[in-house]
Formats: sequence, structure tokens, C-alpha cells
Amino acid sequence: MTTAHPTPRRAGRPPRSVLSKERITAAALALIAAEGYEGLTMSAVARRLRVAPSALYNHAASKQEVLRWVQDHVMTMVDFSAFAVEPWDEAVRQWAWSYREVFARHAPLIPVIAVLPVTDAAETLHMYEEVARGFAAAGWPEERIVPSIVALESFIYGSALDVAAPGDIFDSGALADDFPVFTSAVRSASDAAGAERAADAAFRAGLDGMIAGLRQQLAAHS
Amino acid sequence: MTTAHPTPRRAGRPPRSVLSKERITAAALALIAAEGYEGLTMSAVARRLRVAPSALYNHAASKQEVLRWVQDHVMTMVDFSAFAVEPWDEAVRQWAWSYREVFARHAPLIPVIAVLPVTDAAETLHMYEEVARGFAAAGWPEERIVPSIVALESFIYGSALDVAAPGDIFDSGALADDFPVFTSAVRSASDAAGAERAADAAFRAGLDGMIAGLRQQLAAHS
DNA sequence: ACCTGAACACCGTTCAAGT
DNA sequence: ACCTGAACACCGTTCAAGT
Repeated sequence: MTTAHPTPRRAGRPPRSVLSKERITAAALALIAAEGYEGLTMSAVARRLRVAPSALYNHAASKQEVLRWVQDHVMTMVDFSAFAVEPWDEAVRQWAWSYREVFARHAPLIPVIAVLPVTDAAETLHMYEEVARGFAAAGWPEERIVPSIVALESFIYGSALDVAAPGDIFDSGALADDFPVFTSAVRSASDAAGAERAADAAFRAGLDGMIAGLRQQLAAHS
Repeated sequence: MTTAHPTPRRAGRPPRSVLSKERITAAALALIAAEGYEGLTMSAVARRLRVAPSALYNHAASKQEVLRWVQDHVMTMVDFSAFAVEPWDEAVRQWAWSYREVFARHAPLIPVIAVLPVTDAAETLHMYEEVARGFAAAGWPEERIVPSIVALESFIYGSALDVAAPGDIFDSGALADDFPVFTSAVRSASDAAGAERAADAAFRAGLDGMIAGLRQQLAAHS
């Protein structure tokens, strides 16, 4: 009695439709891996699934919704495991470096995330739950946890965008003579950085600074 | 002898062409003010200047170049005057708040800036020159100035994106029961924030933290 | 319920033709 | 040198028609 009846969809039975949230998300991720975000069009997703573009709209309300699914999956690539084993400072540091690295490769998602309610994004919520748990265990007063996480995330997102910047982004070119202090500081920083990429040096300085500063706020409160 | 000769363009004589970098930039800014960035299309800019869209391409290589011009102008709205009069901590704080406020209203420029070489962006360089001067005057070692500025900017850009976030961005909805620690922390933070917007509370916490942390790094180096 | 095919209302950009 | 008008190669999305 488990077969042959046409329409009724039962729990546990996969839909016979070729399309689904999962398959669309997987196709989008494969496309991004192969061609980057410029290649992510509704037509390209449809082509990969051997379906007409308009068919996608039976499952996703818009391309924006597909991006939301992609974002929630990308969040699973962020490593927050340190919160379970390391002290707060070190856990934040490891989480933040992982978070930045993942979103540097998915920079076009960053403007999307900013406006994106977390509702129904289960993987994203999973990460927040663990991070919040880590903060609480380290003695943070409950009402300071979310603002601190948001501040760290803002820094991480901004830094992820910065990774995409060309190495000579601060080359003042023909106008160098008009801005001597800045021009000299740029050269001095790039000399000092050595092999380390400029974006990495800035991220390290900012992250260490913010962690120290937040810890100081925590100490002042207790 | 100053008239009537057809083609040769002399210094100090404005081109008789209706189009120029300045007029295109002004039209783009007016359009953004009136309709936001969704309204900023090459066609709309052309319409405002009573010209065919293709005419713009005699002056700008691409829409991306127009955005670069807009970005450089928007930078003039950032108030960095405090570096000339206030101590370093306070100057950074005032500059950062102004910077974030300006780019919160121009959020679509943020992904553009990240990849944008500063070459030929005179106004942007002007700001960097004054900020770098302020850092140097406060005793920062030259090679630490640029990484610190970049770190602050990354935080500012990420926070500017966060301003656009809806107030209920952290509403975990139907999944709230699965993520109790985070859900409770979100409520606790919004209760504590009172009238202050969540984004402002996070920015204040992060900025104060980063300033304190950077100052600590500075003290350790001297 | 879900898919196809055609169409719509846009984009940014190119280019021959004019002056 | 600079502008027009037409065209190109796309977008995301809608919708009637089929099964």
C-alpha cells in the first residue's frame, strides 16, 4: 500500500518533483564554486538542474531567497568549536579568523546578511547559540552578549570585504606629493608587514585590539 | 581674441559640452538623494542631464567609474576635524561616528569602496592624510598607523551595513526553543538598550572596545 | 502541484552615423 | 570631440497553458 497512488504526499516520502530547496541550494553552491557570484543567475541555476528558469519560482520566491539559503549553508563552514574548549579570548580569536576567511570567499553575501532576518536560518542560529553560550560561560552579563557579538561581526564583515581589496589599494599615485604623511605611512606599513598580507595585518591588529577592549569592558562590569 | 574659434580647448575655459565628470557626479548624487541607489541607473542619470544614455560613455568608462566619483564626493561629508583639536581617543571616536553615519546612508557604496584603489580619489586621500597626521601626532609608530586605520574602517563599514538591518533581525521565530541561550540574550539586550537602537549600542560597545584595545597596543610599543 | 515557453520590463554597454 | 538612435546581450520575474 505504499505505492502507485498519484498525488498525496506523505511524511518521510521525498517529493517526486525534481526541484526542492535543497537541490536549488546545492546547485547554487556548485555554481558559485565553479564560476563565482557573477555566474550565479537564476538561468544558470535552472540550467544546472535541467529545468526552465521559471520553474524555480515554484520553490523560491526570489533570487534573494536563494541567497538566504546559500548564506545559511555557508555559515556551517564557520568553525566555532573553540568555544567548547578554549578560554574566551582564544575562542573568539579562532572563531573570528574562521568566520572572516569563509566570508572573504563569499563576499557578495555580506550585504545580503546585513539586512537578513535570522528567522528560519537554522544553521546561523546554531552558531549564535554556541557563541552566546561561550560568552555566558566566560561570565558576560546577559545584556552585553548580543551587542558584543554584533560588534565583532561588523568588524569581521568589514574585514572580509577588505580581503578582496587589491594590494595597491592605497597607492596615492600622482597625488602622492600632496599627501606626504599618509603616503609615507603606507610605505612604512608595507615594509614592516613583510610577507603578511596587508589585510591580515590589519585584521590581526583590530581583532586583538577589540578582544582586549571588550575584555576590559567585561572586567569593569564585574 | 578670446572667442569664435571652434575646437581648441584652452585652460580655464569650460568645455561647451553639456557633460563632464562634475555634472555627471552631481546628477548621480541628486538621483540618490531623491530615489536611493535603486534609482541610480545610467539611463536615469542621462535623463536628468537631458542626454542619451550612450553619451555618458564619452566621459565615464563604466557605471563603476561613476560610483567611484560618487564615493569620493561622499567622503567629503565625513567629519574628521576633531583630529586637529581633540586628543587621539576622542578624535577617533568623533570621526568614526561621523564616518559610520555617512556611509549608513550610502551603504551600497561599501562593497565598491572595498575593492576601490584610492588613486585619483583626492577627497578620500585628503581624509586619510589628516587622520594619519592625527595618529602620528599621538605618538603612533609609523608602520602601525595604516593597519590601525584599516581595522577601524573595517569595523565602521561593517557597522554601517548593520544600521540598515531591521530591528527584529535576531528574531529566532519558530526555532526559538531550540536556541534558548541566544534567544534569551537577544531579549535581554533589547530590554537593556531602551530607546537606543540596537545597532548604535553595538557600535558604541565595539568602538569603545577597539579604541581602548588599540591604545593598549600603542602603550605596549612605547 | 509543478513544469514549459513566451513574454515583460528592465539593465549596462557598444557602435555606426551624424554634426 | 561629442552626441543620437538603434541594437546587443543579458537580467529577474510573471503568467497562461499544459500535465
